[in-house]
Amino acid sequence: MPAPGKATINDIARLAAVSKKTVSRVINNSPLVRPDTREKIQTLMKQLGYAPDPQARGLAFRRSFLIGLVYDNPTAQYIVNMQYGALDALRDSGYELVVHPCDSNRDDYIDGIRRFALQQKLHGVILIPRVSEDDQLARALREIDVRYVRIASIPLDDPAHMLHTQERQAGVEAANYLQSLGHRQLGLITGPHRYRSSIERGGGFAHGLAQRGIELTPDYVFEGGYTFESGVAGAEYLLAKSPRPTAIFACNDEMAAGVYKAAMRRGLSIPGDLSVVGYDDSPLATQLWPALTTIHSPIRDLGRQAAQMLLAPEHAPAPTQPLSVTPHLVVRDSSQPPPV
Amino acid sequence: MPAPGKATINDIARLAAVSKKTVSRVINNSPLVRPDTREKIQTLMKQLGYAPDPQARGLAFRRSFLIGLVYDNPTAQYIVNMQYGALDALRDSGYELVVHPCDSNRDDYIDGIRRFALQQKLHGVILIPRVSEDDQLARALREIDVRYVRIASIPLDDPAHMLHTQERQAGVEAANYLQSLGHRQLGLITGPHRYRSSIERGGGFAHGLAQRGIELTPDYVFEGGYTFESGVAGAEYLLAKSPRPTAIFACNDEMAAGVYKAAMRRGLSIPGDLSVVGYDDSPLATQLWPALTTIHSPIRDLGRQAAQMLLAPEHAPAPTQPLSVTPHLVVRDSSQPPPV
DNA sequence: CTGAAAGCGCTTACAG
DNA sequence: CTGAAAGCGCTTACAG
Repeated sequence: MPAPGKATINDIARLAAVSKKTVSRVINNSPLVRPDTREKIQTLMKQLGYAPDPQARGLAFRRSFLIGLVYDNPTAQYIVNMQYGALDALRDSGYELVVHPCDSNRDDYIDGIRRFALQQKLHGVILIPRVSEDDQLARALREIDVRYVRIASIPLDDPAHMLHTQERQAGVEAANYLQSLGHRQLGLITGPHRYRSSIERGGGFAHGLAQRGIELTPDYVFEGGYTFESGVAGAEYLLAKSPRPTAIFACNDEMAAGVYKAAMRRGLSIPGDLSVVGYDDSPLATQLWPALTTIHSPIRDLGRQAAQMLLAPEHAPAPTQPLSVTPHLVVRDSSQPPPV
Repeated sequence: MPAPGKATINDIARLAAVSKKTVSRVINNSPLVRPDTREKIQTLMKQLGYAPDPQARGLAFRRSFLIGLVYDNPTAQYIVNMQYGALDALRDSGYELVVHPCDSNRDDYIDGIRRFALQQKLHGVILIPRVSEDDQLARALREIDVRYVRIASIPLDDPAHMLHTQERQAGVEAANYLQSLGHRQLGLITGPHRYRSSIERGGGFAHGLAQRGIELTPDYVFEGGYTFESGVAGAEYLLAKSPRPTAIFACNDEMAAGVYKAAMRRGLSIPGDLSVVGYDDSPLATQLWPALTTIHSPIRDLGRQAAQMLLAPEHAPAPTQPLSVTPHLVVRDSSQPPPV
C-alpha cells in the first residue's frame, strides 16, 4: 500500500487488476471504459488519494498544466483580483497559475514571454492590459501555438481570444450620471493616450456628454498618467479655468485622489463645490473622505472567464461575438448636483 | 536542426558527439566534465536556444521546479510586492512561482496545501502571515518533506525556515518618534489579537512609550480589525476620551485612513490637532491628504530573501540566527508636535 | 572524466 | 471495451 498522495498509476492498475492504459482512460474521461470498470477504478483512486502526476502527464502530453498570467504594471488590486478570479476557475482542475510580470518597454520583452511559454510548455496565457493590446505579442504566441486570451477595452482579436471590458460604455455612464445631476461645465482627466483603456474611458465620457448636448472642449481635458501626482496636476489645471468645472471625471481612482488633494488645498469642498467621479473602485475609493463615486469593473469575473476560456475543450465552438463584462457606476459621497 | 526552443538533450548530445549523460552533467553543473567538453556543449546549447525541459527533469528528480506562494488574505499591495520580490530571486533560475491563496478559517485548509505541495511536488513554499504563524501547517510540510520559509514577526521556527520582520522594533520606533515630537497623550489602534503582527506592532509601541516614561493605559488602546471601518470606530472611541489623545498610532494604513475620516468629521485637523502614524506604507499613504507618516517594510526584499533561501543548495550551512529585514519610519505630513 | 541501461509516471499508436 | 510496447526528456545507479 503506497503512502497517501504517493500512489502511481501502476498501483491503481495492479489493485484494480487492469492495465495502466485503462486507468489512464479513466483519468482522461475516455468513454471507452465499461461503467463498472470505471467505477472500480475511481473508488480505488479515491481510497488511495491518488492524483496523477502533472509532470508525467505533461511530459507525455507535450504540454504542461500551467496557465501563465502575463502583465506589465497594473495596480496591485487589479492583479490580485485577476489572480483570484483565474484561480476560481482553475480550482480542482489540476491546472495551476504561474505569474509572469514583464516590462513591455524593453524591446525584447516578447522574447522573454515566448521563452517562458515554450520552456514551461504552457497550456495557455492570460494577457492583461496593457500587454494585451500588443498585436505582436499575440502573433508570437500564435506562432508557437500557445493558447491565449486577451483582456482589452476594444475587440482586437478573434472572439475566441478576446474578453471585452466595455470601458467606453462605462465612460458614457459617468457622463450621463453627471449630466443628470445637472452639471454642464465638466472637466476630464484622462490616462496616457498610449493606453487604449484611457482612450475608451475618456472617449466614452466625451461621447456621452455630446449625446446629451454638452460639449467638452479640449481645454477642459487634461492628459494624466494614471498617477496620483498627475491627478493633482490635472485638477490644478482644471480648477484654475474660468468658468470652473463643477465636476471632474478622472479616468482612475488614483488620479481622483489627486483631485481631492488639489481641491482641498484650494479650500473647495467635495462634493459641495466640486463633484468627482473616478474609475476602478479601488480600495482607495471607500477610504477617501468623502467616499468616491466611481466605476466598478468585475475584475475577478474577468479572471474567471479568461481562465475558463483557456480550459475549454480544444474544439469547443468559438463564440461569434467576444465575451464581455460590464462595469457599472457606484454612487458614493463625492458627487451631487452643482452649487446654484 | 531542431526548431528554436525545441531542441532536446539528445540533439545536443548528438551534435556534440557525447552521451546525453555528459550533457546532463553540464546542465547540472557537475564538476566531472572536462572544461573543453563543457564549453563545446554550452556553446551548442546557446546556439540552439536549448533549455532543459523542466517537466522531464522534474519527473526524473521526483520534484518540480515550482515554488508555491501560500497566503490567506493580506493586502493586495503586500501580495504583489511579495510576488515581485520572489520573482526577482527566481529570474533565470529555471524556477517558477505558483500562487496559492487559501482560507485558513476552514479547518481542512492544511490538507489543501498538503495536496497542492504533494501533487505539484513543489520545490518549496513561501508562507506569509498569517498562515506563516500556524505551527500545524509547518509540521505538515515538514512531514511531507517540502521546504518552506515562514515570514513572521517573531522567530517561530529554526533559523533555516524563518524570515523575521522585526515589527516590534518598528512599533518602538513609532513611539520614540511621537514622544520626541512632544506627544504625551497617545492613542493606539491595534489589529486583531489573533494576528501576531498586531501584537508585535502594538506591543512595541507600548513598550517604546514605557521606556520613555509614558504610560499607555488600556483605555487608550482599541482593538481594531485592520479594516477602514474599524479605524473609524477606533478613532471615534479615542477622540471622545478626555483628555483627548494628541496622536494616534494605527497598526495599519487602512485603519489610519479611518482615523482621518473620524477626525475630519469632528472638525479636527491633521496634523494640527491630531498626529497620525500608520503602518505598511501602502499606496494609500501618499494618496491621502495630508500624506501619512507610516512604517515602511521592505516587502519585496522579504520575498526575494525567502525565495533565495528556498533555492539555496540542499546542505548549505544554515544561519544560526533568523535572517531579518528592518522596517523604518517614513515621516510625511500627518505628524507634528502637539498643539500647545 | 565518460557512457549504456534502466527508470521517473504518464500517454500515444497500434492491435485485438 | 482492453492491453502490450514504445516513447515523452530527463536523471540515477552503476560500470569503466
